[in-house]
Order: sequence, then structure tokens, then C-alpha cells
Amino acid sequence: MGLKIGALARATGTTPETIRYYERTGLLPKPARTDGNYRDFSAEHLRRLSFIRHARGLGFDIADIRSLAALADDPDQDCAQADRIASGHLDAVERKIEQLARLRNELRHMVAQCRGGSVATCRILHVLSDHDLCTEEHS
Amino acid sequence: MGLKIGALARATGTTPETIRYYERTGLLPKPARTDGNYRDFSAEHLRRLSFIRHARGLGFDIADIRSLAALADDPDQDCAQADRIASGHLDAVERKIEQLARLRNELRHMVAQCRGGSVATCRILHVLSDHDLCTEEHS
DNA sequence: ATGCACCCTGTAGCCGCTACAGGGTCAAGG
DNA sequence: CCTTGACCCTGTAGCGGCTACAGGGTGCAT
Repeated sequence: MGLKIGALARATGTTPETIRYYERTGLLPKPARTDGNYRDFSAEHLRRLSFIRHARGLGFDIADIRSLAALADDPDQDCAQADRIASGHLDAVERKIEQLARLRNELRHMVAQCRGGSVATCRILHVLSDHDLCTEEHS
Repeated sequence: MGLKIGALARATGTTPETIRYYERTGLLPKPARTDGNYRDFSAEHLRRLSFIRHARGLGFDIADIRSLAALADDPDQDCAQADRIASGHLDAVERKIEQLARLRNELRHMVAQCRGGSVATCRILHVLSDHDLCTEEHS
């Protein structure tokens, strides 16, 4: 008797719905079932789900996690592929940060110019209406 | 005769599909139709869609854009609400940047430790398997 | 009259969940 | 023994913001 779905959810900071979703999509292997047809998760499932949640927390998408989990299951392989996946994700995160920083600058600029008053004179709405008033390349 | 959907799309850097989607959801008002049942967009539609795309480019969600567009249509209103929406979005962007910066640090750390070799000794997969190896609070 | 670029509607899919509805299981308390 | 309540099951649909068809119509040039 291992873990029921609720216990596994609590142990990993997820929900039963999410766990069932991972099972449906094949990310988490199908567990055994009890007589009453309840899922019966093993310690291995717990490890795997912790891995998945950790990777999700770092922003890896499901396809990447699938690859990473397959690699983790096969210790003799070269880790170059793991490196590639992680580096690629790091690049994507860095690009996203840069893009958001540009948005932040533009938004700060907009908000700082708002002096209250009516919509007619509102800089926020003016800027939204006219891209040329933007100081940065943001999109 | 105003703009057909393809011309409007080119003028605003979108696609006909997206424009029809905005119309369906009521974000963009329904345009007139030609005899052949083609959409016939006016200059006002062009302005509105430019506004929408600009705000989307700045990361506002559709609900916010709906509010902002309604405000822009009514120049006598107080712009405090526009300010609140923009400031709230700015806050959200700043929080997102901070979160991504934490992810970036953790990912850099992971990737920097990978020295090649087999999966068995790969730091990337080790760290993913054991959250306690993380140096930062990332999720 | 034929080809081609464009337009139309309607529906389904993407990601990663989340939220039901409508039922079954199981242990504790009366 | 029966009920209550917490938990579990399956299946389906929804979120946001598009995107991608299929299957058909329009309009202009050759």
C-alpha cells in the first residue's frame, strides 16, 4: 500500500487533478490500483512527480520534462542533451526577461506621466493610442 | 469602401484570424459588410485595432484592454482607472521579472555545473531530482 | 471561362492545467 | 447496520489568446 492520490498531491504540492492530468498525458506512469480502483502510487512515483514539479517550477515545458525524465532514467547516456535542453531554456528565460524589462520601462514611463485629470489629457491612453509616443522598441 | 480584413491585418501587423477573433469576442466592433459579405473596416476600426495591438504588445490582457478602450471612448471620465490598470500591470510585470530572474540564476547555476560526461554524474539531472540542491527559492 | 488571391463560416486544436457533474469506496460514529 | 463525510473514480468542458484547418463563396485579371 503506497500513497493515494491526495497524499501524493500533498507530498508534492500539487492537486489530484494535476496528477491525473500527468498520468493521462503519459508524463507520470500509470500506478497500480487497489481493490476499490483507487490509484496506489509508489515511492518511485513520488520521486518522478517531485522531479516533474521541480522542473515545472523552473519553467521547463512538458516536452522538455519528458526528455529530461527519459534521460534521468538512463544513467549511461551522455548528458549533452540535458545540457542542451537546460541551456536552451536558460536562453529563453533570458530573452523573456529582456523583453519584460523593455515593457516595464515603457509602462513606467507611461504611468509616471499620468498626472490625474480627465481621460482627454491622460498620457496613458494617449500613448496607447499612438505607438510613436513610445520611447522604446517593445514589441 | 474601407479596408478589407487582409489590408487591415497588414496595416496592424496581425492576421485576419486574429481580427475575426477580436470581433467575435466583442473587442473590436462589428464592421459593415460589402455586397459580397466581405468585412468593410473604417478608419475608426483601424485606430481601435492599433490601440488593441499596442496594448497587447505591452502585455495587457484582453479584459484590461476592454476597460482601457472603454475609457478612451469617453474623454470626460477620470483617468484614475486607467492609472490603476496600468500600475497594476506594471506591478505584475515587475513581479514576473523578479521571478524569472530567480529562475535564471538557478538555471545558470545548474548549467554551469555540468561538465559533460554521463547522465549518472550530471549535475543538471541531479539538481532536478533533488530540490534541496537548489541555491535559491524559485518556486 | 478559368485561374488565383482573397474572403466567408464553423469547428477544433494548442498549453498546462482547473473545474465541474455524477457517481463509487471506505472508515468512523451513532 | 446505517449514515455521514472525506476521499476517490471517469468523463467532459473551460480558461486565454490565439492559430489552423475544411469547405465553400467573391472578385478581378487573363
